[in-house]
Amino acid sequence: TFTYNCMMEVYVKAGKHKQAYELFKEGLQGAFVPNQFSWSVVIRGLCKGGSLEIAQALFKQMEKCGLVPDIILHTMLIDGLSKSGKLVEAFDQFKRVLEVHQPTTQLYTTLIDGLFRAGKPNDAYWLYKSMEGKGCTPDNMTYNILITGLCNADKLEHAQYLFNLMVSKGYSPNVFTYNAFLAALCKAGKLDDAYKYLEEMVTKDYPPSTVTHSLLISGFCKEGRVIEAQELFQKMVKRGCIPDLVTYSSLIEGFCQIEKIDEAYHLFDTMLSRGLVPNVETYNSMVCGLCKLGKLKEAFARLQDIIRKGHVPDVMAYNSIIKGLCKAGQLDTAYPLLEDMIERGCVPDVTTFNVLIDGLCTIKKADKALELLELMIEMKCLPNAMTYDTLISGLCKAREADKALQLLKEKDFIPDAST
RNA sequence: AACGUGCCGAUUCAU
Repeated sequence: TFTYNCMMEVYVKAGKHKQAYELFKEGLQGAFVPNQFSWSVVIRGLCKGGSLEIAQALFKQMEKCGLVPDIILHTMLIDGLSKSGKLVEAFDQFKRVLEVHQPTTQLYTTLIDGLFRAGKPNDAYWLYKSMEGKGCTPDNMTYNILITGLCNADKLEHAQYLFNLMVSKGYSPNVFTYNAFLAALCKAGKLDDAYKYLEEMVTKDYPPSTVTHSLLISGFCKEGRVIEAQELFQKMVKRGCIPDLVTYSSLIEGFCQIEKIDEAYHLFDTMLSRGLVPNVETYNSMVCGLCKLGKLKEAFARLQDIIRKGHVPDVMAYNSIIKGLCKAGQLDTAYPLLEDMIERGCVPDVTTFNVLIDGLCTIKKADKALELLELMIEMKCLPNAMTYDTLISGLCKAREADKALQLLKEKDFIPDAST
């Protein structure tokens, strides 16, 4: 048994959960008698590896053998279940633990995180509210998960409340929590608040990271406050945070937005001279910025740069250019790009089609747009509400309301207010 | 004997 256990543990530590499981099965054919540890190791491996059906089966088998899985193993199974989207089963398991064990803070925290992942922030909050009644005090991790989750769900007020609460209880948010919170503030347009927190981090000696600075720089740029973004950029360098690709991309986007292409290019060069190797996203910022300014030729050149460097431009770069061309009414240039991207192995997405459909509608070729709808369905790209709204509006403008109505009837999509 | 919970920032879409 000990030999088997050791070997399985080695496999699990190396992330080879399948092998551990095979060994386990193989052993059972022979004289191997698994003990508590053996079961735990295999099940842990299977949970981490996402093989939850097997993990669940083994869990039951273990209980049948008269062994009692401890709270940790339960928690691992629950974590695995909720992470693979089996929230109902996770909760079933939760009910079962409660019959056998005293719940722990970690157990609650795991489930809270699972609820956030499943897009149920309200339930997560409710679970947090109920945990203390069961003798489980939320800890640092619980608060960090809650705040991050609430921020991602755009529940800024709740996040703010918990942020203050955790601080008042003597816990300290870590950089990640701060960052998630600041990102949410920026998204809500509360840039100045976010900036205050940044300063607070400095004075409280929770050093802000490159990410912290980048998110604010991006926030400033989006609001057109590029000067402030630049100032912050200089400050971060002084503080010893090294600007990375994202930081540069954000600023580049900012300069494009205020139509300072030269500055944008200059920044791009600086970035290169600092030894940073631009990735597809970096080019995208440039491409996108140029497109928004209507500098389609230049954007095209950057697209060629990407290709020349041996990268495949991603959907976003293509979408930007296609959109730019569509807005300029150059559908005959835009359309072939669809084929071009497919040839290069870049899969068009809903946006690509939406943009093209809109372009075709505005030059009064609603019939062509309808063909494109069929093509996208053929290519297994699922149309969304925006696709149909665009088409319906296009058809109506072309005095083909009957076709629009037909579309409403035939396709199964749920019309919303704008439809 | 091992073992469990979180991780943030940039680029595209109609009315």
